[in-house]
Amino acid sequence: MLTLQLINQDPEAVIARLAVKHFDGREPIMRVVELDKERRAAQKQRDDNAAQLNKMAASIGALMKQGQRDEAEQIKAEVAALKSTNKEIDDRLTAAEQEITDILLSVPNVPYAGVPEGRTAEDNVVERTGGPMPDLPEDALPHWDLARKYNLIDFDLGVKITGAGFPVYIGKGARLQRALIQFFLDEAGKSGYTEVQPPYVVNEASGLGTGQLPDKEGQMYHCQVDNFYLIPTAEVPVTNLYRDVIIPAGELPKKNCAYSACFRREAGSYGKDVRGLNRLHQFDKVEIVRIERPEDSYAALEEMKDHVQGLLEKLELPWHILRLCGGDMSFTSAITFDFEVWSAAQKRWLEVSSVSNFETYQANRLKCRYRGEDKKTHLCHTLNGSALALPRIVAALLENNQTPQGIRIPKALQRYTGFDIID
RNA sequence: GGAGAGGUGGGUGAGUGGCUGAAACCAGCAGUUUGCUAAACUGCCGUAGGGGUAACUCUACCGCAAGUUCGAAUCUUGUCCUCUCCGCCA
Repeated sequence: MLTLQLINQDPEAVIARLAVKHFDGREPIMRVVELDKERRAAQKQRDDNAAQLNKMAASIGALMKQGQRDEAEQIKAEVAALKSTNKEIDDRLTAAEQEITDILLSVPNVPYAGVPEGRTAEDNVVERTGGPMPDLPEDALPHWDLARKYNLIDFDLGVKITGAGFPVYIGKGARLQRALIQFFLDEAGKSGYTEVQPPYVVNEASGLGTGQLPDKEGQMYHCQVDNFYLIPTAEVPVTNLYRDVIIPAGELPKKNCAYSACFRREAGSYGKDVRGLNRLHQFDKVEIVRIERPEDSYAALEEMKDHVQGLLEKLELPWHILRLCGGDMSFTSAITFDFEVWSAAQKRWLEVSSVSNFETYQANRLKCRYRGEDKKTHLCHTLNGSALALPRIVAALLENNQTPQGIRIPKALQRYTGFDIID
C-alpha cells in the first residue's frame, strides 16, 4: 500500500497520478490526510496522558513503600479518572488508524512517470518487436489440435481427474515441459538469479504481503481447513522471503528465481481465451524476483526485460513488448511491461510474461526494508517478472514450428528435450 | 490423530508484579593501544509512531489478542506458531 509519507508530502500529486490508472483518488486520499491529522493529535494526547499515568503509578509505588497509604489512595482515584478519558482517546486513535489502513488497502499503487495514458489493452504501447514471423499454410493447426495429433497433452483426462484447466502432459509433451523449466532456470542462473524452491502453499500473512489478499481472494484456491492458499505465482512465496526483514544495504540487490506450479481459479473466464493452453487453472512458470534499492530499481527493471527478451530470442519466437497503459496495469504495480508471443495458427498475441516494478507498494506491506548509509531503515523496491510462463510458450512453439514432418524444436532447447522434432 | 514442552532484542540466554526496553555473553559498529594474521581496553549497538529547527524527549512493543491491577515480560483467558515423544505414512 501507499505510504502516508508519500500522501502527506503532496496529496494532489498522488491524486493526479492515480488518475492515470483511472482511479478517482480524491475522496480516499483527502480522507486519509484528514484522518492522519486526527491520528497525530489523538496520539499526542494519548501519549501525554500515558506519560502522566506512568508517573502517577510510580509515585503510588513509592508512597506505598513509605507507608503513606492515604496519599496513595488519593492518586489512585485520579488515575482512574484519567484512565477512562484516555481509553476514549485511544479508541479514537485506533479507529483512525484502522480506517486509514482500510482506505489504503483499497487504493492502488501510483503509476510511474513513464506509464502511458489509456483505459484498456487497446491503449498499450508496443515498445519493441523481434523474432522471426512464421509463414504457415492456411490449414495450420491450433495447438490443441496439434497436442491431440501428436499425443502431447490430454485435456479430457485432466477433466476426468480434476476439471477443465488441468491438462495432463504426456510423453514428449511432458518432456517438453520439463525441458522448458530446466532451460528457464539455467538461463536465470546465468543472469545471476539464485534459485529457490519455495512452498506452493502459503499462509494468509504471505498473501497479504504481496497484495493478493484481500483484493484477489477469489482468484486463489483456498484450503479452508488450514487457512492456506495455493500460490498463483512464485512471486508470493519468494517475495515473502523478505517479509519483516531489514537488509544491510551491502546485500542488495537480492535476485532470486524459482520454478513453481501456479494455481489460479480464473473465476469468470470463458470462450476462446480459455481454449487449449490459453488459460489454465494449473500451469508452470519460472519467476524472477528482485529486491532493490530505490535508486537502482529502474535499471533492474531494464535488466529483467532484457533477460526475458533473450529467452524469447533463444526460443526463436516472434515477440513484442507492451508498455501497459494506466488502465490495464495491475493494482499493485507502478509500471508493467508485458511480453507477448505470436501464436501463428490462432493468429493472436499471447501474453507470456509480465515484468513489473512495484516500488515501495509491496515493501510497505511486507515491511521489507534496508539499512542505508545513514543508518536508518528505508523501504526497498520489489520487482518481479515471469521468465517464463510455460503454457502459451508451448502453444506458440507447437503452432509456429509445425511442419509436414512434425514439430521442430528450437536449437537452444534441444539439449534439454533430447529430441529435435516431435513426430 | 494422541501426549507433553516452549515462544524474550541479530544469536545464545537471564528475568514470577514497580528500580526491566529488558542482565550477561556472542556477533556487529566506532575509537584507544600494541612493531606481524591477532589480542586487550573504552564507548555505541532493537523497531515503530508522536512532539521539537535542533539538542532532546514522550509513547508503544518480551508470538498475537483480550483481561486483572494504581502498576505486567512476569498473573488470568483465548488464539497462533514451533519443538519433542507416540501413532500413521512418503
